[in-house]
Amino acid sequence: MESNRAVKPLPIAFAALVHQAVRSAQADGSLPEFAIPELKIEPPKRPEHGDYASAVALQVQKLAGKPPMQIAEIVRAHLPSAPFLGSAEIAPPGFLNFRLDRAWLAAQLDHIIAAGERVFQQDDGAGKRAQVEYVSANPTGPLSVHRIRGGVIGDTIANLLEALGYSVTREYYYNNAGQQMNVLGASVRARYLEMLGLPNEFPENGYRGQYIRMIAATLAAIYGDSLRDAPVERFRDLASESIFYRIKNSMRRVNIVHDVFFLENSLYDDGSVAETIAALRERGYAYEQDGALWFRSTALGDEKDRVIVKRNGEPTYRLPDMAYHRNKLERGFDLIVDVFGADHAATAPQVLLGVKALGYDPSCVRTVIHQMVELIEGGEARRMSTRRGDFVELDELLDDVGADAVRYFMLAQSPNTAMSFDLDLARAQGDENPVYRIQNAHVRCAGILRRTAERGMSDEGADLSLLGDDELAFVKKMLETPEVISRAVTEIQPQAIAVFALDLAGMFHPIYDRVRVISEQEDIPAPLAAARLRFYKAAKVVFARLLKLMGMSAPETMERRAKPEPSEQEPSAAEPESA
RNA sequence: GUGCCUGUAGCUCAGUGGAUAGAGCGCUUGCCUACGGAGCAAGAUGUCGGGGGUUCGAAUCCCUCCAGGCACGCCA
Repeated sequence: MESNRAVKPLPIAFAALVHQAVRSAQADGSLPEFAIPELKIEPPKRPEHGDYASAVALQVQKLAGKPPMQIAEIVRAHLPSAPFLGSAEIAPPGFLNFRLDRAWLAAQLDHIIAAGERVFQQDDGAGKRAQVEYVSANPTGPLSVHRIRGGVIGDTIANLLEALGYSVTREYYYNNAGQQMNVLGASVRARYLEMLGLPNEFPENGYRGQYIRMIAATLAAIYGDSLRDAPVERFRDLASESIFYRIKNSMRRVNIVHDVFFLENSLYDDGSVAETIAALRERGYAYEQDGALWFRSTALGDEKDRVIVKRNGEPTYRLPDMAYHRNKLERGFDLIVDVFGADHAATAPQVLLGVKALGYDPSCVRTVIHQMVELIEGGEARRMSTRRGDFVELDELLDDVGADAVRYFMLAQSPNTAMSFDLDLARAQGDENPVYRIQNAHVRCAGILRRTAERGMSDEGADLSLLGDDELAFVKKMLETPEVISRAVTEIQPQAIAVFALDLAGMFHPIYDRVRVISEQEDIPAPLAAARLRFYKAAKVVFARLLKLMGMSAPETMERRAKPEPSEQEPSAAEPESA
């Protein structure tokens, strides 16, 4: 079926045409022989420069030894025909500007509608398996806003990979071993004993957040004082279970659902950690010094060697991390994406050196480092430390601005950009949110479909040649989706999809305002109404797809979020009790 | 001090070596008893941090300086 074919980005199709034209010009001697460079074809900024443009003549002017304008003319004369190619013009200083064929463009609406929720599905990744690891927060406290940025980035990359045809495993590395978990257990035990009025000692580096007291209170409610002599490990397990449950809930609220929770424990249980040590030793990458075991990472270019087993016999985080990455590579993924925050940026290369030392090729691993999320509240930056218990929880933010807004804002900025998330602004955002601009485009399409259905109108027999320039320009823009998706993945710049969706919505709203399907004041002939209806049907499909890729909802109707009425009413009972 | 990231409109930020640098918000002015107005139209706003270089062409690549963030643990 034509409509089910995988969509190739148009720049690739145009590049093939230009490549072919240059080759045939070389074959008949119009151009000298030279290696054709990589051809970059993209939509120009200005509409008068066509729909797609190539600077090939400028690129090869030295190789060809002719003036660019002349080269452009030669290339144009040798262009093969293609169904999508309308016209090609040359423009100084040597650009080749293409226009898409109008009939072809209009016909794409049918392909879009036929493809439905799989619209713009590509096949680059067909038959390939990808693994994306993200969030991977220790279950020592509620999910922070910073962590969820990585979560949104990772989850969106996973969505985009699926759109490229990959089979994707979404994974969370669950760090349930190690010293931090014991500190958590000790912190909860201390609060529990305190609550029972028993003597206790709060650990020096303990977790001081309010949630620790809440867990302790829950334990006291369930178990009474029967845990008074229970070991730290018992508290550790109960606490991490409770926290992890909560983390999962928070993630679900922003549509993050993992396929695999990989337990750090299991690497000890199945001997992977021990094997990793043995393999490193055997290969000469491990040595003992000062009572600790060191990884000779300098042999692979690191600036200094790293401890992998501490003097007290406990492994550092690096060792299980290496074992985990070895495990990932063993599973035979074609692509592995690790999403880390900037605070963990330095360790990623070390882990990759580790797997290299173990004899694996980590070239299929892509590491995404996202910069910090700085929270600003009351004009002041808030530090986020789980240990001090001074952070803003994801749940709190979700209650304020909603899941869709959190997804969008976390996505809309490049991972490389340190994000200032002004909490007051986010809370006040409400109606002015760009999120609504995008969702409203979908809602408006849905509204048209609803209204026309009520009137028994249909798009049957639509004559798509009746569509105007604005609608066709919008179709052209929609057709950029595949290239946006593939670029967002290959360059690991998932914000491209968010920016694109906002652009598309910006193009949509004026059209909606002018190009009507139903009107009481204007007589719209049935064939024209049918063509327009089909246009909006297709637009709805594309907006739904984009929203889904971003992990956002695609509402059929807009419901105004309940706006808090700050004045008039008393602060109310929501005020927390001082403990 | 070293490494990584960043510096673009009043604010938050996009920007793929190409043509006259963009969006949202905010601001100004005007529309709107029409498919849910959370809308539409028009407008103002820029030493792309500074300086050198490469190139036919640089916000984009290289060097350097300035400013900010993160990391430099036998924490994770």
